[in-house]
Amino acid sequence: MGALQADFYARPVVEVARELIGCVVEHAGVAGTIVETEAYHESEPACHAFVGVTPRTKTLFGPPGLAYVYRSYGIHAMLNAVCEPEGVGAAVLIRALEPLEGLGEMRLRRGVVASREGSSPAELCSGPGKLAQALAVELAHNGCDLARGPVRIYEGSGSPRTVVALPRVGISQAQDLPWRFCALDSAHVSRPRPQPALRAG
DNA sequence: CATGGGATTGACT
DNA sequence: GTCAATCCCATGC
Repeated sequence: MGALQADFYARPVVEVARELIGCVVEHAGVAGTIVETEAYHESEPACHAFVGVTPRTKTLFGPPGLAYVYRSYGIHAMLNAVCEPEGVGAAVLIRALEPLEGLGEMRLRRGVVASREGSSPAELCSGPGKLAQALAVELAHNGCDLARGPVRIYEGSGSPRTVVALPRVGISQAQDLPWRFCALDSAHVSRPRPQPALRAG
């Protein structure tokens, strides 16, 4: 299993968002499998790149395969993977992970204690702010190469997942686009969760 | 230079 | 269900 290279990201952002489900993010001694993503593209107003190139959005227009990290609500860091050819502003927001390695370290960084509420693997990385904190991803990682690190993304090694497309979360514009992707069977995604599979009979 | 608005989360009614 | 925390940056004077 190897790190995903620039050609993987240099494609339509919605396609990359769907295919990142099942891949693995690793940083600072901890790792997790991606179970939820959202796509953002300069052509729609929910994307930071909609306003064009500014100091903030410069990374989004850069070469594919870079990390775009920004601060949300003054508190949380958000980890994105820059997509599409250089010059096109687009990225995939990593929204939830299934923890693989370094659970104890994740709990320390999240400030939750093992065997207490909020410390279960399903809650450690179930949201973009949470996973950035658990992985110790900071604004300083903005622009880092996801193939070379320190923050890296690897191709998935597990069995393929059933992926569902849903409207994106927490935005006030372009709410109709079904550009949020979740692993259907995962208990590790953020809210609102996909409808549980309906059972026939 | 002042202002306003978030790609969120956790605590509380 | 409601609400505040808190900081970066786009925008407008």
